[in-house]
Amino acid sequence: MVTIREVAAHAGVGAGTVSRVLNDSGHVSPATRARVLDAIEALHYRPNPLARGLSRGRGQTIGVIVPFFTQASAIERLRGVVAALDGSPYDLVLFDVESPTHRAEHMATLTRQRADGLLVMTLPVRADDLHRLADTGMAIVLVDSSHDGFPAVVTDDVAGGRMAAEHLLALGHRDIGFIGDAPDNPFGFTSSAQRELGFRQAHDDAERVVREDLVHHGAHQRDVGYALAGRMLAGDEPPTAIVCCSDMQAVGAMEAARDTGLSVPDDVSVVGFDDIELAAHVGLTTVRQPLYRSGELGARLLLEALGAHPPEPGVHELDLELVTRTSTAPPGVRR
Amino acid sequence: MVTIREVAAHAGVGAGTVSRVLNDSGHVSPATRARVLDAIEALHYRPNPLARGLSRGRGQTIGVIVPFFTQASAIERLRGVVAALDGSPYDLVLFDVESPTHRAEHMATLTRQRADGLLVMTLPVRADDLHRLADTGMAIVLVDSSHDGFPAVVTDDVAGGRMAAEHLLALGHRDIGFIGDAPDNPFGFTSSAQRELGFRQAHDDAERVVREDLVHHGAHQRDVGYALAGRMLAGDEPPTAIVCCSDMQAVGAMEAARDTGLSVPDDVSVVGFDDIELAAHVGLTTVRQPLYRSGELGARLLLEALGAHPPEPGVHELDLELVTRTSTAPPGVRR
DNA sequence: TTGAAAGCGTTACCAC
DNA sequence: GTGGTAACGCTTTCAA
Repeated sequence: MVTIREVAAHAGVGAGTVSRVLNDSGHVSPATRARVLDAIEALHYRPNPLARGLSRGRGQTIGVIVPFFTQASAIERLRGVVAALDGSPYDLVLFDVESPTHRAEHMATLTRQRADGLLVMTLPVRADDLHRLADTGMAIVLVDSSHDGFPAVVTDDVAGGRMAAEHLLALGHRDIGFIGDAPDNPFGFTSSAQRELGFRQAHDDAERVVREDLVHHGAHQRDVGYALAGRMLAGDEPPTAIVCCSDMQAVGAMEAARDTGLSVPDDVSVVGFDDIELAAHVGLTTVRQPLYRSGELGARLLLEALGAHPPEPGVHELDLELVTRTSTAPPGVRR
Repeated sequence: MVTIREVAAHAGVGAGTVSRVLNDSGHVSPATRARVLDAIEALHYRPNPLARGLSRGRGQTIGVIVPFFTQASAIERLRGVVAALDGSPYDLVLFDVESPTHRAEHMATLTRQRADGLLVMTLPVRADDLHRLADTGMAIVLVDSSHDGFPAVVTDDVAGGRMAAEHLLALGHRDIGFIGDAPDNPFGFTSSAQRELGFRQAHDDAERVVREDLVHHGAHQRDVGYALAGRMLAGDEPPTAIVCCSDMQAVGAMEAARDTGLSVPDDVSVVGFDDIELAAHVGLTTVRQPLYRSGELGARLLLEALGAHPPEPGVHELDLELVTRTSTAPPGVRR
């Protein structure tokens, strides 16, 4: 590999001068600058990012920690991140987290030198981990979670849960099922609990009682939605509508309905959460989360924090929006 | 930040000894080893990967270069990569390529120190770039493209094109449209051309003539499929079936059919390519590509090449498979 | 404007 | 087994 010293020798200058040219640090005469540039070209010189990083104390990388890279919603957020980072001088390193152990490992080995900035997606992270990292000078932005003192991009999940329930209540539904994350899930995700809260508030406001026997919990996967919805629909007093905390669960619920011989939305309405691409294709009414934009904004905030500008510790709230499609309708007259 | 020297001082040993403990290089007495470990724990020491990388000449990172991170098929491949890399000591850095310029930039700045290994997905890369990189000792694996002397994971696109066409010909279709990549697309993708070749071979074998007026080219996007299929279907002698080179194009084609007042598959059959998740949901008959597995295998091969084992330059071919769903049927009797 | 040299934190080699 | 000490390739003072 060709080093800066060889370039310097070739150009008849010192290594420092080459460095100055490389980094546009100024104070280099046009003539020498040209000679150096020629030498770089002639020798096909490429700076060694490791050496540069060691010397400067930063490696020009941004870490993105994503839970469940396998899930469509995670991908959608990441798309926004990739788009925002395009053209920036930072490399994107991906940390996938599929289990709490995973998360702990990453947090343990993460250091300032491993990443100049960190984008934490969705995952609740321990406050001491966050502060330890921040204290070493790492820039941190939270997306879809929040912590005092850290810039964050969030949505109002309570409002989201409300939207879903209000839509169904307004249509005339009274027996509404709910499928969300377990409140004591191993990662400590809270958004689902928030949505459930909103779901309950909407009932209260409408002076309706939540059918507690129709409130179930499980992971954000299709088979989970299928199983839980299937059980509800097979019960004695089945719901006329079901709210799910993810589109994948909702798609599973729709399949369960069909497999039970019920039609959507005639016999049972289904509402999802996220608005992933699939939702439009299956006509799912859902609470749209600005997934792409949250990733994009998070990355932009991180770049800002990494820049000379003062880091903005503000919490940026993005709006949720109910998208009405064909999976919801007034309760059927048949029953 | 706490350095190896401070740990050494704390433990009352030399820096070299700490390093040996860190890397399990042996030749350290259990007693000193314990003292060092204690010091590490007490000081919360974490090795600086930049320094380590500079010293060792490798940064423990794998670069993945992915065209169109925005496309479902790219994501699916990446999922396999992430899964295969999980648990390995390598960090995954993502290079998204959305344009030939992008590609050139990445190839220009890529060096051995930027990534120990490189996984090139789908993208045709210039031979000299490949060799330059390989010459510096970078391990390289190609997924969905190939080059002499490089390990690669491929599929038989000609066979894939054949499958699609044979399926439709066997159903009795005679006027079959084809939508693929432009042969002179800016990236130099060739898989679509291969599929077209297979499509033609199937016609030849069945002693059928390809309806050249129904062969069109465009990008792998839904709107492209929509536009091209719409044009075909509005023509004087519309096709009774259409083969698309991606599922997104196929979904667009299905939409075009519906918007033209045609039903799928009664009036027109549609075949896609890839079998992304969406395909199952819309009942699309498609040629399944082992996307996930190709990424996974590619990553595994790369890890192998990075290990002590001899790098396997073999080409690994993964099988394509026709998945029959409800978007194809014999040509309608109505016409 | 420029060159020389001192780090940056590790690893790895060489004596002891 | 262990400590000392060159590298690794770059940036950044500090003089000149």
